[in-house]
Amino acid sequence: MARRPRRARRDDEARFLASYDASRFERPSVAVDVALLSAAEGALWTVLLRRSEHPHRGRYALPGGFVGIREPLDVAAARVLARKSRAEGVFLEQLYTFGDPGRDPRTRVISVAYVGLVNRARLLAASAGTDELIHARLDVPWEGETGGPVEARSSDGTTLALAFDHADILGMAVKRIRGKLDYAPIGFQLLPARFTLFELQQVHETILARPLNKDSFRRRMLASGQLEATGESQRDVDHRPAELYRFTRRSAI
Amino acid sequence: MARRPRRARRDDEARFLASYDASRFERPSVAVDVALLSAAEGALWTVLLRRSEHPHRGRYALPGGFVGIREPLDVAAARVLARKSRAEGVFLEQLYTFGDPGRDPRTRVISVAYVGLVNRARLLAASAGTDELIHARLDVPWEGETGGPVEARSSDGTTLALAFDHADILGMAVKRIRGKLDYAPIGFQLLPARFTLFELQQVHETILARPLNKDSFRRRMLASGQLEATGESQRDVDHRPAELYRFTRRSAI
DNA sequence: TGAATAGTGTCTATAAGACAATATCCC
DNA sequence: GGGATATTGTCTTATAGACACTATTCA
Repeated sequence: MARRPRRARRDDEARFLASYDASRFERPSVAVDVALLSAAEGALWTVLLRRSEHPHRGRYALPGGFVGIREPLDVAAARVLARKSRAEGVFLEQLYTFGDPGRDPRTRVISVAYVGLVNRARLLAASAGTDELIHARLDVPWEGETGGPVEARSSDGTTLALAFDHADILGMAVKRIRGKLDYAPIGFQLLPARFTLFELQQVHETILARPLNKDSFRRRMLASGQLEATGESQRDVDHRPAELYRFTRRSAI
Repeated sequence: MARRPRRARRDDEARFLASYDASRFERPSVAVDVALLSAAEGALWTVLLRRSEHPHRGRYALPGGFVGIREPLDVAAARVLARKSRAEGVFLEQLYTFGDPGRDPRTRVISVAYVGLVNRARLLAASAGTDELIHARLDVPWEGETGGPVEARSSDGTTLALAFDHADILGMAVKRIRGKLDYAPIGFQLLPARFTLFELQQVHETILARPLNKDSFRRRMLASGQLEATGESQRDVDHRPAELYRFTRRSAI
Protein backbone atom coordinates (compact mmCIF):
# COMPACT_ATOMS: atom_id res chain seq x y z
CA MET A 1 0.00 0.00 0.00
CA ALA A 2 2.71 2.49 1.00
CA ARG A 3 4.68 3.57 -2.02
CA ARG A 4 7.10 5.74 -0.08
CA PRO A 5 9.32 4.59 2.76
CA ARG A 6 8.08 5.14 6.30
CA ARG A 7 10.58 7.91 7.05
CA ALA A 8 9.41 10.03 4.14
CA ARG A 9 5.80 9.71 5.25
CA ARG A 10 6.73 10.88 8.73
CA ASP A 11 8.49 13.99 7.45
CA ASP A 12 5.52 14.69 5.26
CA GLU A 13 3.18 14.48 8.23
CA ALA A 14 5.49 16.66 10.33
CA ARG A 15 5.45 19.35 7.64
CA PHE A 16 1.68 19.17 7.49
CA LEU A 17 1.37 19.59 11.24
CA ALA A 18 3.76 22.54 11.32
CA SER A 19 1.66 24.38 8.78
CA TYR A 20 -1.68 23.43 10.30
CA ASP A 21 -3.63 26.54 11.20
CA ALA A 22 -5.60 25.74 14.34
CA SER A 23 -7.47 29.05 14.29
CA ARG A 24 -9.36 28.51 11.05
CA PHE A 25 -12.60 27.56 12.76
CA GLU A 26 -14.42 29.30 15.53
CA ARG A 27 -14.15 27.15 18.62
CA PRO A 28 -16.44 26.57 21.57
CA SER A 29 -15.27 26.76 25.17
CA VAL A 30 -15.10 23.45 27.01
CA ALA A 31 -15.85 23.19 30.71
CA VAL A 32 -16.30 20.45 33.30
CA ASP A 33 -19.02 20.34 35.96
CA VAL A 34 -19.00 17.96 38.88
CA ALA A 35 -22.05 16.50 40.60
CA LEU A 36 -20.76 15.33 43.97
CA LEU A 37 -23.49 13.19 45.50
CA SER A 38 -24.14 11.70 48.91
CA ALA A 39 -27.08 10.00 50.61
CA ALA A 40 -28.55 10.97 53.99
CA GLU A 41 -31.94 11.29 55.67
CA GLY A 42 -33.59 9.36 52.89
CA ALA A 43 -32.48 11.77 50.17
CA LEU A 44 -29.60 12.47 47.83
CA TRP A 45 -27.53 15.58 48.53
CA THR A 46 -25.01 17.55 46.54
CA VAL A 47 -22.84 20.64 46.91
CA LEU A 48 -23.66 23.82 45.00
CA LEU A 49 -22.00 27.20 44.73
CA ARG A 50 -23.92 30.46 44.84
CA ARG A 51 -22.84 32.38 41.77
CA SER A 52 -21.47 35.80 42.66
CA GLU A 53 -20.84 36.77 39.05
CA HIS A 54 -22.85 36.96 35.88
CA PRO A 55 -24.32 35.07 34.19
CA HIS A 56 -26.99 33.58 36.48
CA ARG A 57 -25.77 35.65 39.40
CA GLY A 58 -27.42 34.53 42.61
CA ARG A 59 -28.35 31.14 41.23
CA TYR A 60 -26.74 27.92 42.36
CA ALA A 61 -24.29 26.00 40.22
CA LEU A 62 -22.30 22.80 40.40
CA PRO A 63 -18.57 23.18 41.00
CA GLY A 64 -17.15 23.64 37.52
CA GLY A 65 -14.67 25.49 35.38
CA PHE A 66 -12.98 25.62 32.03
CA VAL A 67 -10.67 22.88 30.83
CA GLY A 68 -7.03 23.86 30.40
CA ILE A 69 -5.77 23.66 26.84
CA ARG A 70 -3.35 20.87 27.75
CA GLU A 71 -5.36 19.38 30.61
CA PRO A 72 -7.11 15.98 30.44
CA LEU A 73 -10.84 16.14 31.16
CA ASP A 74 -10.75 14.01 34.30
CA VAL A 75 -7.86 16.05 35.67
CA ALA A 76 -9.87 19.21 35.11
CA ALA A 77 -12.84 17.70 36.94
CA ALA A 78 -10.70 16.73 39.93
CA ARG A 79 -9.07 20.16 39.93
CA VAL A 80 -12.27 22.20 39.97
CA LEU A 81 -13.74 19.96 42.63
CA ALA A 82 -10.67 20.28 44.86
CA ARG A 83 -10.40 24.01 44.35
CA LYS A 84 -14.05 24.93 44.82
CA SER A 85 -14.73 22.47 47.61
CA ARG A 86 -12.50 20.64 50.02
CA ALA A 87 -13.07 17.26 48.42
CA GLU A 88 -9.88 15.59 47.24
CA GLY A 89 -9.23 12.10 45.97
CA VAL A 90 -12.86 11.47 45.08
CA PHE A 91 -13.40 8.86 42.41
CA LEU A 92 -15.04 10.65 39.50
CA GLU A 93 -16.80 9.08 36.55
CA GLN A 94 -17.63 10.84 33.32
CA LEU A 95 -21.37 11.27 33.06
CA TYR A 96 -22.50 13.02 29.90
CA THR A 97 -21.57 15.99 27.74
CA PHE A 98 -23.99 18.89 27.59
CA GLY A 99 -23.63 20.98 24.48
CA ASP A 100 -26.86 22.83 23.78
CA PRO A 101 -25.85 26.05 21.97
CA GLY A 102 -27.91 28.21 24.29
CA ARG A 103 -26.94 26.67 27.62
CA ASP A 104 -24.56 29.49 28.54
CA PRO A 105 -25.46 33.06 27.48
CA ARG A 106 -21.83 34.22 27.32
CA THR A 107 -20.63 32.09 24.46
CA ARG A 108 -20.82 28.51 23.28
CA VAL A 109 -19.78 26.40 26.26
CA ILE A 110 -19.77 22.63 26.00
CA SER A 111 -19.63 21.02 29.42
CA VAL A 112 -18.40 17.54 30.19
CA ALA A 113 -20.20 16.51 33.39
CA TYR A 114 -18.70 14.19 35.98
CA VAL A 115 -20.30 12.43 38.93
CA GLY A 116 -18.65 11.52 42.21
CA LEU A 117 -19.97 9.68 45.24
CA VAL A 118 -18.89 10.33 48.82
CA ASN A 119 -20.17 9.51 52.27
CA ARG A 120 -21.96 12.08 54.37
CA ALA A 121 -18.90 13.03 56.43
CA ARG A 122 -16.90 13.83 53.31
CA LEU A 123 -19.73 15.81 51.78
CA LEU A 124 -20.01 17.90 54.94
CA ALA A 125 -16.24 18.34 55.03
CA ALA A 126 -16.30 19.42 51.39
CA SER A 127 -18.43 22.45 52.24
CA ALA A 128 -16.73 23.30 55.55
CA GLY A 129 -15.23 26.76 55.79
CA THR A 130 -16.65 28.16 52.59
CA ASP A 131 -19.61 30.47 52.59
CA GLU A 132 -20.86 30.13 49.05
CA LEU A 133 -20.80 26.33 49.16
CA ILE A 134 -24.30 25.07 49.84
CA HIS A 135 -25.39 21.63 50.86
CA ALA A 136 -28.47 20.88 48.76
CA ARG A 137 -31.09 18.14 48.94
CA LEU A 138 -32.33 16.74 45.64
CA ASP A 139 -35.98 16.31 44.78
CA VAL A 140 -36.43 13.77 41.99
CA PRO A 141 -39.82 14.26 40.29
CA TRP A 142 -39.67 11.07 38.23
CA GLU A 143 -39.57 7.36 38.94
CA GLY A 144 -37.19 4.62 37.93
CA GLU A 145 -34.87 5.56 35.12
CA THR A 146 -37.22 7.90 33.31
CA GLY A 147 -34.76 10.76 33.60
CA GLY A 148 -35.24 14.51 33.49
CA PRO A 149 -34.30 17.52 35.59
CA VAL A 150 -34.35 17.42 39.38
CA GLU A 151 -34.92 20.18 41.91
CA ALA A 152 -32.61 21.32 44.66
CA ARG A 153 -33.65 22.52 48.10
CA SER A 154 -31.66 23.83 50.99
CA SER A 155 -31.93 21.97 54.29
CA ASP A 156 -34.76 24.28 55.43
CA GLY A 157 -36.81 23.34 52.36
CA THR A 158 -36.53 26.47 50.21
CA THR A 159 -36.06 25.82 46.53
CA LEU A 160 -32.64 26.71 45.15
CA ALA A 161 -32.76 28.11 41.63
CA LEU A 162 -30.18 26.21 39.60
CA ALA A 163 -27.92 27.91 37.11
CA PHE A 164 -27.51 26.93 33.45
CA ASP A 165 -28.73 23.39 32.73
CA HIS A 166 -27.46 22.07 36.03
CA ALA A 167 -30.87 20.65 36.91
CA ASP A 168 -30.45 18.39 33.86
CA ILE A 169 -26.90 17.45 34.84
CA LEU A 170 -28.03 16.46 38.31
CA GLY A 171 -30.96 14.55 36.83
CA MET A 172 -28.59 12.64 34.59
CA ALA A 173 -26.38 11.89 37.60
CA VAL A 174 -29.32 10.42 39.53
CA LYS A 175 -30.41 8.39 36.52
CA ARG A 176 -26.88 7.04 36.10
CA ILE A 177 -26.41 5.86 39.67
CA ARG A 178 -29.89 4.33 39.74
CA GLY A 179 -28.95 2.34 36.68
CA LYS A 180 -25.59 1.22 37.98
CA LEU A 181 -26.72 0.30 41.48
CA ASP A 182 -27.79 -3.20 40.49
CA TYR A 183 -24.46 -4.34 39.18
CA ALA A 184 -21.80 -1.94 40.48
CA PRO A 185 -20.55 -1.46 44.04
CA ILE A 186 -22.01 2.01 44.40
CA GLY A 187 -23.57 1.89 47.84
CA PHE A 188 -20.22 1.45 49.56
CA GLN A 189 -18.92 4.74 48.27
CA LEU A 190 -21.74 6.54 50.03
CA LEU A 191 -21.00 4.93 53.40
CA PRO A 192 -18.18 5.10 55.94
CA ALA A 193 -15.64 2.27 56.02
CA ARG A 194 -17.75 0.21 58.43
CA PHE A 195 -21.48 0.01 58.10
CA THR A 196 -24.41 -2.23 58.94
CA LEU A 197 -26.46 -4.09 56.38
CA PHE A 198 -29.44 -1.92 57.24
CA GLU A 199 -27.48 1.25 56.57
CA LEU A 200 -26.49 -0.17 53.20
CA GLN A 201 -30.10 -0.99 52.48
CA GLN A 202 -31.15 2.56 53.38
CA VAL A 203 -28.62 3.93 50.92
CA HIS A 204 -29.96 1.67 48.18
CA GLU A 205 -33.53 2.68 48.99
CA THR A 206 -32.55 6.34 48.89
CA ILE A 207 -30.94 6.02 45.49
CA LEU A 208 -33.79 4.02 44.00
CA ALA A 209 -36.48 5.97 45.88
CA ARG A 210 -38.38 2.79 46.64
CA PRO A 211 -38.48 0.31 49.51
CA LEU A 212 -36.53 -2.93 49.17
CA ASN A 213 -37.25 -6.33 50.66
CA LYS A 214 -35.07 -6.72 53.73
CA ASP A 215 -34.56 -10.47 53.56
CA SER A 216 -33.57 -10.71 49.94
CA PHE A 217 -31.45 -7.59 50.21
CA ARG A 218 -29.40 -9.20 53.00
CA ARG A 219 -29.08 -12.46 51.10
CA ARG A 220 -28.06 -10.73 47.89
CA MET A 221 -25.42 -8.58 49.56
CA LEU A 222 -23.92 -11.41 51.59
CA ALA A 223 -23.90 -13.68 48.54
CA SER A 224 -22.22 -11.02 46.39
CA GLY A 225 -18.87 -11.60 48.05
CA GLN A 226 -18.28 -7.86 48.32
CA LEU A 227 -18.93 -7.73 52.05
CA GLU A 228 -16.75 -8.84 54.92
CA ALA A 229 -17.87 -9.02 58.55
CA THR A 230 -15.57 -7.06 60.85
CA GLY A 231 -16.58 -8.98 63.97
CA GLU A 232 -17.47 -5.70 65.59
CA SER A 233 -20.94 -4.43 66.36
CA GLN A 234 -22.75 -1.17 66.74
CA ARG A 235 -22.52 0.56 70.12
CA ASP A 236 -24.89 2.78 72.04
CA VAL A 237 -28.00 1.82 70.16
CA ASP A 238 -31.12 1.02 72.18
CA HIS A 239 -31.75 -2.29 70.53
CA ARG A 240 -29.76 -5.33 69.53
CA PRO A 241 -26.61 -3.96 67.87
CA ALA A 242 -26.05 -4.92 64.27
CA GLU A 243 -22.82 -6.35 62.99
CA LEU A 244 -20.50 -3.98 61.16
CA TYR A 245 -19.32 -4.93 57.68
CA ARG A 246 -16.68 -3.55 55.40
CA PHE A 247 -16.39 -3.53 51.63
CA THR A 248 -13.80 -6.01 50.38
CA ARG A 249 -12.47 -4.16 47.35
CA ARG A 250 -12.63 -0.44 46.77
CA SER A 251 -13.07 -0.74 43.03
CA ALA A 252 -14.54 1.52 40.39
CA ILE A 253 -17.84 3.32 40.63
CA MET B 1 -33.04 38.41 48.82
CA ALA B 2 -33.07 40.69 45.78
CA ARG B 3 -32.54 44.27 46.83
CA ARG B 4 -32.92 45.65 43.33
CA PRO B 5 -36.01 45.20 41.15
CA ARG B 6 -35.86 42.43 38.61
CA ARG B 7 -35.62 44.79 35.63
CA ALA B 8 -32.44 46.41 36.94
CA ARG B 9 -30.79 43.03 37.44
CA ARG B 10 -31.58 42.07 33.85
CA ASP B 11 -29.99 45.22 32.47
CA ASP B 12 -26.98 44.55 34.61
CA GLU B 13 -26.61 41.05 33.20
CA ALA B 14 -27.15 42.32 29.66
CA ARG B 15 -24.33 44.85 30.12
CA PHE B 16 -22.08 42.11 31.47
CA LEU B 17 -22.76 39.84 28.51
CA ALA B 18 -22.15 42.62 26.00
CA SER B 19 -18.71 43.24 27.47
CA TYR B 20 -17.80 39.55 27.88
CA ASP B 21 -14.63 38.74 25.98
CA ALA B 22 -14.96 35.20 24.72
CA SER B 23 -11.41 35.07 23.40
CA ARG B 24 -9.59 35.39 26.72
CA PHE B 25 -8.81 31.70 27.00
CA GLU B 26 -7.29 29.36 24.48
CA ARG B 27 -9.96 26.94 23.36
CA PRO B 28 -9.88 23.36 22.20
CA SER B 29 -11.58 22.16 19.04
CA VAL B 30 -14.65 20.00 19.55
CA ALA B 31 -15.53 17.17 17.19
CA VAL B 32 -18.04 14.35 16.99
CA ASP B 33 -17.28 10.78 15.93
CA VAL B 34 -19.94 8.21 15.12
CA ALA B 35 -19.66 4.47 15.65
CA LEU B 36 -22.36 3.00 13.43
CA LEU B 37 -22.72 -0.64 14.40
CA SER B 38 -24.47 -3.65 12.96
CA ALA B 39 -24.44 -7.38 13.59
CA ALA B 40 -23.88 -10.08 10.98
CA GLU B 41 -22.12 -13.41 10.58
CA GLY B 42 -21.61 -13.68 14.32
CA ALA B 43 -19.70 -10.41 14.58
CA LEU B 44 -20.22 -6.70 14.99
CA TRP B 45 -19.48 -4.48 12.02
CA THR B 46 -18.96 -0.79 11.54
CA VAL B 47 -18.17 1.69 8.77
CA LEU B 48 -14.76 3.35 8.58
CA LEU B 49 -13.24 5.94 6.27
CA ARG B 50 -9.75 5.66 4.87
CA ARG B 51 -8.06 8.97 5.70
CA SER B 52 -6.71 10.66 2.59
CA GLU B 53 -5.28 13.60 4.52
CA HIS B 54 -2.91 14.07 7.42
CA PRO B 55 -2.85 13.31 10.23
CA HIS B 56 -2.98 9.51 10.23
CA ARG B 57 -3.18 9.42 6.45
CA GLY B 58 -3.95 5.92 5.25
CA ARG B 59 -5.39 4.83 8.56
CA TYR B 60 -9.06 4.17 9.08
CA ALA B 61 -11.29 6.51 11.06
CA LEU B 62 -14.88 6.68 12.18
CA PRO B 63 -17.08 9.17 10.35
CA GLY B 64 -16.53 12.41 12.23
CA GLY B 65 -16.06 16.12 11.99
CA PHE B 66 -15.95 19.37 13.86
CA VAL B 67 -18.97 20.75 15.65
CA GLY B 68 -20.36 23.99 14.27
CA ILE B 69 -20.18 26.93 16.64
CA ARG B 70 -23.98 27.13 16.87
CA GLU B 71 -24.71 23.47 16.23
CA PRO B 72 -26.03 21.07 18.89
CA LEU B 73 -23.84 18.00 19.43
CA ASP B 74 -26.43 15.45 18.30
CA VAL B 75 -27.15 17.48 15.16
CA ALA B 76 -23.45 17.50 14.37
CA ALA B 77 -23.29 13.72 14.82
CA ALA B 78 -26.25 13.17 12.49
CA ARG B 79 -24.77 15.59 9.97
CA VAL B 80 -21.33 13.98 9.74
CA LEU B 81 -22.90 10.53 9.52
CA ALA B 82 -25.25 11.58 6.73
CA ARG B 83 -22.54 13.42 4.82
CA LYS B 84 -19.79 10.81 5.08
CA SER B 85 -22.03 7.80 4.65
CA ARG B 86 -25.49 7.33 3.24
CA ALA B 87 -27.08 6.64 6.60
CA GLU B 88 -29.89 9.04 7.46
CA GLY B 89 -32.40 9.02 10.25
CA VAL B 90 -30.34 6.68 12.41
CA PHE B 91 -31.06 6.92 16.12
CA LEU B 92 -27.85 8.08 17.73
CA GLU B 93 -26.99 7.99 21.41
CA GLN B 94 -24.19 9.92 23.03
CA LEU B 95 -21.50 7.50 24.16
CA TYR B 96 -18.54 9.17 25.84
CA THR B 97 -16.29 12.18 25.41
CA PHE B 98 -12.65 11.57 24.58
CA GLY B 99 -10.39 14.41 25.56
CA ASP B 100 -6.86 13.16 26.02
CA PRO B 101 -4.58 16.12 25.16
CA GLY B 102 -2.48 14.03 22.78
CA ARG B 103 -5.23 12.24 20.91
CA ASP B 104 -4.94 14.45 17.83
CA PRO B 105 -1.49 15.69 16.81
CA ARG B 106 -2.83 18.83 15.11
CA THR B 107 -4.20 20.61 18.13
CA ARG B 108 -6.31 19.88 21.17
CA VAL B 109 -9.39 18.11 19.86
CA ILE B 110 -12.06 16.91 22.25
CA SER B 111 -14.36 14.41 20.59
CA VAL B 112 -17.89 13.60 21.68
CA ALA B 113 -18.53 10.06 20.46
CA TYR B 114 -21.95 8.77 19.42
CA VAL B 115 -23.16 5.25 18.76
CA GLY B 116 -25.87 4.20 16.34
CA LEU B 117 -27.34 0.80 15.56
CA VAL B 118 -28.65 -0.29 12.18
CA ASN B 119 -29.56 -3.54 10.50
CA ARG B 120 -27.29 -5.14 7.97
CA ALA B 121 -29.11 -3.79 4.94
CA ARG B 122 -28.76 -0.22 6.15
CA LEU B 123 -25.09 -0.67 7.00
CA LEU B 124 -24.43 -1.98 3.52
CA ALA B 125 -26.45 0.88 2.03
CA ALA B 126 -24.46 3.35 4.12
CA SER B 127 -21.25 2.40 2.37
CA ALA B 128 -22.70 2.01 -1.13
CA GLY B 129 -21.19 4.18 -3.81
CA THR B 130 -18.29 5.56 -1.84
CA ASP B 131 -14.80 4.25 -2.27
CA GLU B 132 -13.18 5.28 0.98
CA LEU B 133 -16.01 3.89 3.09
CA ILE B 134 -15.00 0.51 4.43
CA HIS B 135 -17.13 -2.14 6.00
CA ALA B 136 -15.11 -3.40 9.00
CA ARG B 137 -15.54 -6.38 11.28
CA LEU B 138 -14.76 -5.86 14.96
CA ASP B 139 -12.55 -8.14 17.01
CA VAL B 140 -13.24 -7.76 20.71
CA PRO B 141 -10.26 -9.04 22.76
CA TRP B 142 -12.02 -8.86 26.13
CA GLU B 143 -14.98 -10.55 27.75
CA GLY B 144 -18.11 -9.21 29.37
CA GLU B 145 -17.97 -5.53 30.18
CA THR B 146 -14.26 -5.33 30.88
CA GLY B 147 -13.80 -2.69 28.24
CA GLY B 148 -10.77 -1.63 26.26
CA PRO B 149 -9.84 -1.09 22.62
CA VAL B 150 -11.05 -3.39 19.86
CA GLU B 151 -9.50 -4.29 16.53
CA ALA B 152 -10.97 -3.82 13.10
CA ARG B 153 -10.54 -6.17 10.15
CA SER B 154 -11.73 -5.95 6.61
CA SER B 155 -13.92 -8.76 5.32
CA ASP B 156 -10.87 -10.63 3.98
CA GLY B 157 -9.34 -10.66 7.46
CA THR B 158 -6.58 -8.06 7.14
CA THR B 159 -6.18 -5.81 10.14
CA LEU B 160 -7.18 -2.20 9.56
CA ALA B 161 -5.00 0.31 11.41
CA LEU B 162 -7.34 2.66 13.22
CA ALA B 163 -6.69 6.40 13.38
CA PHE B 164 -6.51 8.48 16.57
CA ASP B 165 -8.11 6.73 19.57
CA HIS B 166 -10.87 5.24 17.49
CA ALA B 167 -10.08 1.74 18.72
CA ASP B 168 -11.01 3.02 22.19
CA ILE B 169 -14.18 4.69 20.91
CA LEU B 170 -15.30 1.47 19.25
CA GLY B 171 -14.41 -0.47 22.40
CA MET B 172 -16.55 1.87 24.46
CA ALA B 173 -19.40 1.44 21.96
CA VAL B 174 -19.25 -2.36 22.29
CA LYS B 175 -19.11 -2.12 26.08
CA ARG B 176 -22.11 0.20 26.10
CA ILE B 177 -24.39 -1.96 23.98
CA ARG B 178 -23.38 -5.08 25.91
CA GLY B 179 -24.43 -3.33 29.09
CA LYS B 180 -27.71 -2.05 27.74
CA LEU B 181 -28.79 -5.25 26.02
CA ASP B 182 -30.35 -6.71 29.16
CA TYR B 183 -32.81 -3.94 29.77
CA ALA B 184 -33.11 -1.92 26.57
CA PRO B 185 -34.66 -2.91 23.23
CA ILE B 186 -31.36 -2.94 21.37
CA GLY B 187 -31.59 -6.12 19.36
CA PHE B 188 -34.49 -4.87 17.29
CA GLN B 189 -32.50 -1.98 15.90
CA LEU B 190 -30.04 -4.43 14.42
CA LEU B 191 -32.73 -6.43 12.62
CA PRO B 192 -35.15 -5.81 9.77
CA ALA B 193 -38.77 -4.99 10.61
CA ARG B 194 -39.75 -8.69 10.68
CA PHE B 195 -37.51 -11.30 12.20
CA THR B 196 -37.59 -14.71 13.81
CA LEU B 197 -36.84 -15.37 17.46
CA PHE B 198 -33.73 -17.27 16.45
CA GLU B 199 -32.44 -14.31 14.46
CA LEU B 200 -32.99 -12.12 17.50
CA GLN B 201 -31.13 -14.62 19.65
CA GLN B 202 -28.22 -14.65 17.20
CA VAL B 203 -27.99 -10.87 17.43
CA HIS B 204 -27.91 -11.05 21.22
CA GLU B 205 -25.27 -13.74 21.13
CA THR B 206 -23.19 -11.67 18.74
CA ILE B 207 -23.33 -8.61 20.97
CA LEU B 208 -22.54 -10.52 24.14
CA ALA B 209 -20.09 -12.88 22.42
CA ARG B 210 -21.44 -15.87 24.33
CA PRO B 211 -24.12 -18.51 23.69
CA LEU B 212 -27.55 -18.06 25.25
CA ASN B 213 -30.02 -20.67 26.38
CA LYS B 214 -32.62 -21.01 23.65
CA ASP B 215 -35.60 -21.87 25.82
CA SER B 216 -35.24 -19.15 28.35
CA PHE B 217 -34.38 -16.62 25.66
CA ARG B 218 -37.67 -17.34 23.91
CA ARG B 219 -39.62 -17.15 27.14
CA ARG B 220 -37.97 -13.92 28.20
CA MET B 221 -38.56 -12.20 24.88
CA LEU B 222 -42.17 -13.31 24.55
CA ALA B 223 -42.86 -12.31 28.15
CA SER B 224 -41.28 -8.89 27.66
CA GLY B 225 -44.29 -7.62 25.73
CA GLN B 226 -42.05 -6.03 23.14
CA LEU B 227 -42.74 -8.64 20.47
CA GLU B 228 -45.79 -9.11 18.32
CA ALA B 229 -46.42 -12.10 16.10
CA THR B 230 -47.12 -11.09 12.52
CA GLY B 231 -48.94 -14.31 11.64
CA GLU B 232 -46.51 -14.75 8.79
CA SER B 233 -43.73 -17.28 8.55
CA GLN B 234 -40.38 -17.66 6.88
CA ARG B 235 -40.42 -18.86 3.29
CA ASP B 236 -38.00 -20.93 1.26
CA VAL B 237 -36.18 -22.47 4.18
CA ASP B 238 -35.54 -26.19 4.08
CA HIS B 239 -37.02 -26.89 7.49
CA ARG B 240 -40.10 -25.92 9.43
CA PRO B 241 -40.44 -22.14 8.89
CA ALA B 242 -40.31 -19.98 11.96
CA GLU B 243 -42.91 -17.37 12.77
CA LEU B 244 -42.00 -13.77 11.99
CA TYR B 245 -42.29 -11.21 14.78
CA ARG B 246 -42.16 -7.46 14.82
CA PHE B 247 -41.12 -5.06 17.53
CA THR B 248 -44.10 -3.33 19.12
CA ARG B 249 -42.63 0.10 19.86
CA ARG B 250 -39.64 1.64 18.15
CA SER B 251 -38.38 3.38 21.26
CA ALA B 252 -35.00 4.65 22.39
CA ILE B 253 -31.73 2.78 22.07
C1' DT C 1 -39.46 -7.42 81.85
C1' DG C 2 -40.59 -4.76 77.65
C1' DA C 3 -39.36 -2.24 73.50
C1' DA C 4 -36.88 -2.32 69.48
C1' DT C 5 -34.20 -3.93 65.89
C1' DA C 6 -30.83 -7.90 64.37
C1' DG C 7 -30.52 -12.15 62.46
C1' DT C 8 -32.17 -17.18 61.14
C1' DG C 9 -35.14 -20.69 59.16
C1' DT C 10 -38.69 -22.11 56.18
C1' DC C 11 -42.34 -21.92 52.82
C1' DT C 12 -44.01 -20.27 48.33
C1' DA C 13 -43.86 -18.03 43.80
C1' DT C 14 -41.27 -17.01 39.86
C1' DA C 15 -37.66 -17.39 36.35
C1' DA C 16 -33.87 -20.03 34.22
C1' DG C 17 -31.78 -24.23 32.44
C1' DA C 18 -32.35 -28.98 30.69
C1' DC C 19 -34.60 -32.05 27.93
C1' DA C 20 -38.19 -34.72 25.73
C1' DA C 21 -42.08 -34.72 22.51
C1' DT C 22 -44.54 -33.01 18.76
C1' DA C 23 -45.20 -29.82 14.50
C1' DT C 24 -44.25 -28.24 9.94
C1' DC C 25 -41.79 -27.23 6.19
C1' DC C 26 -38.60 -28.87 1.94
C1' DC C 27 -36.55 -32.50 -0.46
C1' DG D 1 -40.74 -40.72 4.42
C1' DG D 2 -36.37 -38.34 5.98
C1' DG D 3 -33.92 -34.26 7.36
C1' DA D 4 -34.01 -30.14 9.71
C1' DT D 5 -35.47 -26.67 12.66
C1' DA D 6 -39.71 -24.65 15.22
C1' DT D 7 -42.61 -24.85 19.04
C1' DT D 8 -44.72 -26.71 23.21
C1' DG D 9 -44.71 -29.01 27.67
C1' DT D 10 -42.61 -30.65 31.82
C1' DC D 11 -39.14 -31.31 35.29
C1' DT D 12 -35.38 -29.42 38.12
C1' DT D 13 -32.88 -25.80 40.24
C1' DA D 14 -31.82 -21.05 41.75
C1' DT D 15 -33.51 -16.79 43.46
C1' DA D 16 -36.87 -13.40 45.46
C1' DG D 17 -40.59 -12.28 48.54
C1' DA D 18 -43.26 -13.33 52.71
C1' DC D 19 -43.42 -14.41 57.29
C1' DA D 20 -42.63 -16.57 61.67
C1' DC D 21 -39.36 -17.17 65.20
C1' DT D 22 -35.25 -16.39 68.08
C1' DA D 23 -31.36 -13.17 69.75
C1' DT D 24 -29.43 -9.18 71.98
C1' DT D 25 -29.11 -4.80 73.54
C1' DC D 26 -30.93 -0.67 76.53
C1' DA D 27 -34.29 1.40 79.56
